Amino acid sequence: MTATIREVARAAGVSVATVSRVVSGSAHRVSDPTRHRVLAAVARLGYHPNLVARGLKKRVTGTIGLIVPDISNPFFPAIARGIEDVASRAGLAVLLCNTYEDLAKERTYLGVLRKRMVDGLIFATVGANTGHLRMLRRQGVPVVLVARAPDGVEMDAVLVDNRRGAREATEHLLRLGHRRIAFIGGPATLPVARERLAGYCDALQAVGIPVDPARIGHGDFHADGGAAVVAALLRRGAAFTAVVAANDLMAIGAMRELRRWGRRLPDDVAVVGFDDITFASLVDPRLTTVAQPKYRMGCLAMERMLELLGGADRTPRRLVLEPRLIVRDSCGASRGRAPVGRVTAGAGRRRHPVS
Amino acid sequence: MTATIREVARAAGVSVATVSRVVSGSAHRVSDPTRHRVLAAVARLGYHPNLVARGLKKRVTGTIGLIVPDISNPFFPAIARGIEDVASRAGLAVLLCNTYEDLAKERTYLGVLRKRMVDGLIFATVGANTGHLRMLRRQGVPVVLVARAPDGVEMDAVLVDNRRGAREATEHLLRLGHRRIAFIGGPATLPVARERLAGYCDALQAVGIPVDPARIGHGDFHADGGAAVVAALLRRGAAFTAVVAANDLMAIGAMRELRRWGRRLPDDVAVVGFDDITFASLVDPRLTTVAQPKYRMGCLAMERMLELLGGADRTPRRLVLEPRLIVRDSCGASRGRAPVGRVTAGAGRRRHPVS
DNA sequence: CCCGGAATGGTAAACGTTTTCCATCCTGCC
DNA sequence: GGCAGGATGGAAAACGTTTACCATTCCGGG
Repeated sequence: MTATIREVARAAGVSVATVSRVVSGSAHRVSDPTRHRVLAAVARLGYHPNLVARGLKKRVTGTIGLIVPDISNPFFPAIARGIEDVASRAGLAVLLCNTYEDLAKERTYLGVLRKRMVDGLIFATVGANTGHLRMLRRQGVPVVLVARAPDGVEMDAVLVDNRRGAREATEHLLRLGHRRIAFIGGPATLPVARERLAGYCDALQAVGIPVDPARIGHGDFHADGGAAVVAALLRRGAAFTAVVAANDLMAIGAMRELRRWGRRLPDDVAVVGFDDITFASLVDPRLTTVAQPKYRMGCLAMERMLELLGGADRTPRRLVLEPRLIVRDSCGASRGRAPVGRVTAGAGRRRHPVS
Repeated sequence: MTATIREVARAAGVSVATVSRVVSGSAHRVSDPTRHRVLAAVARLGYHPNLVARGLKKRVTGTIGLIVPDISNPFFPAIARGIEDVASRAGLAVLLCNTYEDLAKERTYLGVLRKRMVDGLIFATVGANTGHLRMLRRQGVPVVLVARAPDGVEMDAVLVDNRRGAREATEHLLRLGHRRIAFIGGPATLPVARERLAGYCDALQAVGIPVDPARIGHGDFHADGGAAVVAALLRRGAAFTAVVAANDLMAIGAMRELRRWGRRLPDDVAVVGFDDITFASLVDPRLTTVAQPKYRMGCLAMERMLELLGGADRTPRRLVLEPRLIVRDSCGASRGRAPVGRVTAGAGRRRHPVS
């Protein structure tokens, strides 16, 4: 069907070695006349090197595996896009794998990716379980983690300072005078969820407000989960004038549920999210949230992968980016009605508490 | 690093041919005793066949290329997920390619995918340009189009009846008494956009309402584009009490912009979208929209691909699914305030027109 | 005139499979 | 006992590259 290097060699009247040398641009020099003859033959026959043959010989396939929990959660496509953009610029292809947060599926994928001889793996996922990660490292497969990294494991990673992000979100609420702030967390097993919870606690404790377990719920990072947590909180009579959610999806679900219970946003309850997905600015009221530089994180992760593949120093580097609080309307802050400035415990306005 | 078939053969005391026969389960029978010896050796050495070597030999790589305009547009991940799910169940891997709707990039990807010997291509994109598609067909590469298909080209495709969907959306509005209905279309070059526009026109003309070009704008399928179209419409004084948008993203952008202009939703203006992305039910008011079975479309496309790869009849089959109108709150219909039933031109209520 | 070495390009052995032949060994039948 | 023919499994040739070696040519210097 498509021309092989052999046919090009014959057409150009040279050996296959020479053709290989000119098309793969190896260090070996070939004279200008022959180079041009080869190039002419290549053009004439429409030759394209077969990448799988090349991969077999060079033991480098130019593919990397991307493992995400669920590509239809808008947080991950943004990262995937960054990864894909720099990968394709570098001539690499990316294999997409959806695990649905299922460890068994993740392991299965690891197997098929290894069989496919991917050059490296980017995990935009991973729970607390690190067994297979360690194994990969031992096997020498380049791995970079993005957006999520398990607790005490020394691996390359591109992250955001989750704790600080959640702290800033909470501080924003405190600055606006809120004192009873609820927290909608993620799955308690996920490190990323724990860090955000910790940030929330930090902020509260810094101003002397005790953290009240009755105001904390755990969701699943989906909108419905956020709604469910709010419903549970309200049903059991928790009192709060604001809520920080561990991600935007849950924040949006929470907003919907709060509305269903007759709460006005942001007047009765302020809410802030985490991630800054596209829809954060599209819901009403526009969601105040902690932005992660998702696209950039994807780019950085892939760039680090490129370094690793290029034979760079393999000692793990952990890149932690700063999150950025984006103030929109869901806390009422951007309308300039609320007092701005440092607050101390006990000060600040009292809103009519929810329930 | 990892064991090869040769080492397994040695360990089991058989030839590589035999090992190949047992691990790849070819038609050739091998006796139970030897099979077990081989299997034992495989287990002992942790052998996994190298898929790139296999691909080179069999000329089948077990990968398919997925080409989407932009994975961060939530419509496509839903499709991708369907594709990926059935692909992985069939042992195939999918290579993700983002074209940003750029034909040059699309062509580049086609090249690299061919070099990588993908077994088939799924396009969740494609404008009016069909040159490269025809070429692929001539080359015998299995191709299936999903969600978008150019006008007069005979290729496998999984689609939705866009025209009918848009017609039903418009009819819904007509039934609610709207007479001045604006349309936010997609890029005029995209077949899918033209079909939806046609459906809108159909509905209007069926009740004798002339379509008014002054109420039609063209966006880019993004939220900001939808907002821009609304702004343009309002600025030039177009009068309408409802708008149908060619996709949800634009509908959501339109809602935001309408609100900025002081219009209440759905009381002053009703809006209906197209696609039913997750966020359609998360915005406020919840968006009435024409649902596409996105995940299912992805599955069907991949299943068709599997048939094609299995050597099924290659005469193109065009699967067109029925869209489904999902009535939520953005038209005010679900609150039961509007008269329901057949309407005729000129009848129906008059709302205070926009501008 | 000879020789060392740089420049160029060819030969052939991989890379890890699959698969086509073939060889061998049974088994049962005449 | 010879033999047809089915089972079984081995040898080796691909698949399309890359690359380590090696051969040739050419040049300048002694």
